[in-house]
Amino acid sequence: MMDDSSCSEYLPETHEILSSWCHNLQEVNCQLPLIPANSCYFPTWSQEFSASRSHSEAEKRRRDRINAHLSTLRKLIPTSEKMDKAGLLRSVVEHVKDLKERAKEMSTVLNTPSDIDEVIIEEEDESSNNNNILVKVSFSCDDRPELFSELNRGLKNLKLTTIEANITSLGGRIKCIFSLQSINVVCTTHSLKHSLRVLLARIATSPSTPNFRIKSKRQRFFLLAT
Amino acid sequence: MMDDSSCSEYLPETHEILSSWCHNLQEVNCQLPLIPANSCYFPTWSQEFSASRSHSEAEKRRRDRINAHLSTLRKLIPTSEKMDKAGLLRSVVEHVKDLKERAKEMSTVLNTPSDIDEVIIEEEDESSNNNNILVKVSFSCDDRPELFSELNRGLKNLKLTTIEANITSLGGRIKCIFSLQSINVVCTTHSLKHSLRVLLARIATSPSTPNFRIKSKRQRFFLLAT
DNA sequence: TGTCACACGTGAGTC
DNA sequence: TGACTCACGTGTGAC
Repeated sequence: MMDDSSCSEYLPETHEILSSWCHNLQEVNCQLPLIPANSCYFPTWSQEFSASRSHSEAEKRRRDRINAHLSTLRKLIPTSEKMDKAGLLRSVVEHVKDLKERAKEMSTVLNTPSDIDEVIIEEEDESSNNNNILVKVSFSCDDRPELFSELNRGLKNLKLTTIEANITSLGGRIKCIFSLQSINVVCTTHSLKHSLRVLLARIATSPSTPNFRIKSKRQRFFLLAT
Repeated sequence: MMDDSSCSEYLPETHEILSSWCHNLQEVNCQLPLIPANSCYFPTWSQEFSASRSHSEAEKRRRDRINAHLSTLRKLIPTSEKMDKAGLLRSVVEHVKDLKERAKEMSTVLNTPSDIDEVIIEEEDESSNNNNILVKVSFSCDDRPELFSELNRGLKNLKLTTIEANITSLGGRIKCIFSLQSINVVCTTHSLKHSLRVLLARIATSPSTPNFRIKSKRQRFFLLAT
């Protein structure tokens, strides 16, 4: 490498020759620094050189900063070894989207069981077409071990079959969404819904087992009827 | 821009002049393409030119790809407007770390199903004291409607009673933690654990019902055996 | 003014 | 051999 002090002056003559060359080389996409032909400012080689050097050094620092973060990301994203930069960023995008969605879902799940007891019963559309009555039930109440056996017993008494069940239990509260089908042909939709409402209201307000305690406020707790 | 067809041959003379210039310009960090002095291959200008052009175009495409992902990330990360690339990547790293930690915490709290199938069977301490074998099973696999009836049937066959069950289903995955008690007095702990492992491995790897589709990748889906 | 961040074209390396 | 990625030094516009 050239020492700064040994640099010669950047004379107009030198510039003219360079300019001419640059002109020729422009046509083949040469990246020679183009100095304006009418420029009257001629820095010394040492100035040019040190400016150029500091510029390239600054640019290197910038690149290093970016690449450092990229390699950090590479460690965070599994199976991103041996991926190129674009591929890495692509999977980072996917990961962030996925994690965001999951976080959002989690907060939805966390809020799921409502704090007030509720019983919502709605008749499914297709139930009017045949003898089978199909209802969808949303049901929130305090959770407790014996809840499911009570529920099962009650549904069996009403001759209801569980088609689908979505159950969330959190913080001592439980929310159940059931799709139920009646196999009792003599029962009307109205009376069935009434019986169901009574059943669920009884279960929801039934006192909890005295010695039953939820271990943690946030713990999932789910006991199947045995 | 020069038309390819009008390019002149890249003759040795031209190369010599260029080489000499390149030598001079090297000292000021010139990026002129350096052709080896002993090279005996002289491509035409048109070849040089089109190769250079396709190279620079490919490089531009690469940069565009990377930058497209970066701008996608910019949309995903709040308050990353008006940040430079390094800053953006820095906050992406933070975001990913944060979201990962939160997801991990959530799955710990909620007992979320892991992404890989697993069967963990451990014998409870008190089981050695009497004839009843008590085991705790942690079991993760893909969720599907018939899973529970298979599980129930299998456990019944092994003469196991469910003492406690903690079940979480999320995003098409299911995790079950069972406390099981054997009512088969002639069965040894070792053979029971083996049978259990075989049963769960079979259930975990059993193909899903062909027409069963999870509506959403992350949708909560929980079907009780009917 | 100088500093900063970005896009560019290029050399080198890999497959 | 081309097709590809990466690091580099440079030109340039913004503040």
